[in-house]
This record gives sequence, structure tokens and C-alpha cells, in this order.
Amino acid sequence: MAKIKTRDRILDTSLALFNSVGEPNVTTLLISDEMDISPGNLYYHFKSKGDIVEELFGHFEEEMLDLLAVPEDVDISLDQQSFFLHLLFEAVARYRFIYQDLVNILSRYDQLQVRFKRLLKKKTAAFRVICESFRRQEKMDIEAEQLDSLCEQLTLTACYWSSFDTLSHLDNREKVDPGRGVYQMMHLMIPYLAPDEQAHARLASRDYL
Amino acid sequence: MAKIKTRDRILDTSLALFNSVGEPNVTTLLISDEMDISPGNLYYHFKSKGDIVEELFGHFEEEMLDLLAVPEDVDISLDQQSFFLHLLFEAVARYRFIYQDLVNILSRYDQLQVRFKRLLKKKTAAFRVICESFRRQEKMDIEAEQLDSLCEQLTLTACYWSSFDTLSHLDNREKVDPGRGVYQMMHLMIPYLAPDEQAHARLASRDYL
DNA sequence: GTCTATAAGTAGATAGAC
DNA sequence: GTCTATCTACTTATAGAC
Repeated sequence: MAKIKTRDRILDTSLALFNSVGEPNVTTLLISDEMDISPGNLYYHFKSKGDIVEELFGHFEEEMLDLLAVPEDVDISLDQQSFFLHLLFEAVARYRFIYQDLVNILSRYDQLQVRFKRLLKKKTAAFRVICESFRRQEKMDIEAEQLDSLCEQLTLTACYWSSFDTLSHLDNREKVDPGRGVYQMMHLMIPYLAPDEQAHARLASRDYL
Repeated sequence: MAKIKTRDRILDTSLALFNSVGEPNVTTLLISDEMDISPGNLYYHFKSKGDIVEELFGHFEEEMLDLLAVPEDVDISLDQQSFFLHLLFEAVARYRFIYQDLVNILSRYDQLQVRFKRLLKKKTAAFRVICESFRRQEKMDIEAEQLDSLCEQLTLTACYWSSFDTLSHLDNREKVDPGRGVYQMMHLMIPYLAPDEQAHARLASRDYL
């Protein structure tokens, strides 16, 4: 069994530290200390701390783009949708350091701004595709204005739920339960679902509590 | 006309800078530079940067507690409620630096954590009082489970809308329009309103776009 | 109250030996 | 690839003159 390359260990360790104490509070020294390597060694593999952040962001971006490639014109079931939400929240939770200090990070690494905004747009678009699929299947009844508002609300919630949730247990930033987020997202949609689907969604949502 | 005291100018300037470039990016040197006073002078008035942050937070806290003292057992009208939301978003916008780097700030000034959480609880409670007033007046029809979810969602949105909105125009962090936030909040409640109130709320909400 | 000068500490990053 | 040593830059904060 080949040992993990130092470069990858740096990424893993950084991600764990960023998530647990926040990216701005993590110094390159802390990362190398945690790994029992020298700071010089870290800088052999990455030319700056920003490069680590950007590479991690790149991984996140890749995962998200993959996930958000929701096929249009396909009938999506409620269960498929909640599974999708589950995966979405898991990905966000794995890279929650980005969201916890979002404005700060995007202002310091400004090439990430445009990429993050693109992700946001794709997220909103994905929710719209899902809602429109429901609408075609007559599982959802919603007017244009409400649909816009709902999709924005879903995007907002997908972004900030985990941070908001963390606030309730700021003492340990380690574990984050994506479940409550999925629950909350489903409850945003429930009012617009057809009666049968509503009942189904209510029951299904409870699994996430 | 008496000139504004240096101490107050420090608070004003700090607030403006915090809001516009983010608290972590504002050094005491930048504040004193902006005011054309010496850093020593700043430290004559405040013993640390943290003290400035805490005093500003105190002002925010005071405003919010004032605002959130919603009387129970009183019939609240839809218009009163949207006015309340308006004031709420304005207060948040005025102190948006707190929210833009929330996790970061709360982790560095940890005495603020408990105070912030208390505000969150009060916020959720205020939304609950409002919804229950609507329910008593038969303006709202909502079940317990949905009410919980709605109040949490309102709190989340009240916290993060302005940050979320700022993301769309990260180039200039100066101006923030609280209107869209109010609109979004109203649209969260609309599905649960009685038909007449729904129509009213839809119309009223458009004023905030 | 306000200034200048500077201390003390920390972060990011580099040089050069092994 | 990895280490030690070190540099530069910056930030907070203080000392002491005016």
C-alpha cells in the first residue's frame, strides 16, 4: 500500500483545519505543524497558501458542477430530488470553510468570485429545472413570480444552512449534519406541491430530522 | 454646532470601513489614516480594535432588542409586519459587517457568540409571535411543523439575505438595498396566508422590488 | 487629546544545506 | 523531497513628547 503523497496530505490537512477553525485562522505553520513537516516543505509543494485554497476550491467546483448537471426535460421524482439535495448538502458540508467565511475568502482570492457566482447561477438553474419538471408532471402548482422567489430561496438556503446551523453549536465545528438542511429545503417546496405529493414530501422530510 | 467627538468619529469610520471592506481587512492603521489622526490617538480612545468591534456590536444589539420587542397578544396587520421587516433589514444592513464575516468574527470575539445567539433566538421568537397573531386573526393557516420550519427560514433569511445579495454585486460593497430582502421574506409567508391576505401581500411585496 | 516613534509579535514566503 | 534558518511585511499595541 503506497503512502499518500505529501502534496495530497497537505490538501487533506488544510481542508480539515479550514473546516474546523476557519480558513483565516489557519496559518501555513499550523498546517505543517499538524502534519509534522516543515513549513519549507509545504512551500515546496505549494507556492502560496492561496494556491492551497484555490486547489481545494477547484475540487469543490468540480464536484458541484458534476452534481448540478441536472438533465432537462426528464421527469424527476420527489425521491430523486431529495437524494439530490442530500448529495448537495454533503458536498457543501465537506467544503464548508468556503461558506463560513464566504465574503472574506472571495474578497481575498478574487479570481474565485466569478467562479463562485457561476456556481450560484447553476444552482438556481438546477432548482428551476427540478421545479419545472414537477410542474410538467403536475406535481407542483406555482406561478412565475413565486417560482423565481422560491428558486432564489432554495439557493440561499443551500449556501447558508450549514453556517446557520453551525451557529447553534459553534463550540464544535467538526460535525455538521446535512439532514436538517434537506428537511428545510423540502419544506420550502411543500406549499407548492400537489396534495398527494405534499403528504409524501412531509413524510419523507421527517427522515432527515 | 459642536464638532463630533473623536471617539464617535472612530466608531463611525470603523463601521463604514468594516461594512465596505470587511472587518478582518480593516487595520487600526487604516482607520486612523482614513480619519487623518494618528494610530496612537485611536488607542487613546479604545484600548484595542476588539473594543471598537464590541462597542459597535453593542449598538447593533441595542437596536435589535428594541426592534424585536414585539408585543404578544396584539393584532398585527400585514402592513405593520412589512414595516417591521423593513426596519429589521435596515438595521442589519447598517451593521452588515457582522454578518458578512459572521463565523470569523464570532470565533475571534467569543464573548459575542452568546449575545448573537440570543439575538437569533429573539428573532425566531418574534417571527413566531407575528405568525401566531396572524393565525388568531385567521389570516394565516399553518400547521405546527410548518410553522417551526417557516420561523427558522425567516430567521436564516433575515441573517443572510444581505450577504447573499452582496455576492451578486461584490464589486461595490457600499450600497445594499434592503428591499429585496423584505420581498423575499414576504414571499416565504405568502403560501400560508388566507386568500385575501395573499393577494394583498403579493401586491404589497412588489413595492419592495 | 494628539502626535511620533517604536516595540513585540505573527504571517507568508524564500534560500540554501542535506 | 525535506529540513533549518531567516527575511520581509504587516498589525496590534505602547511609550513618551507636545
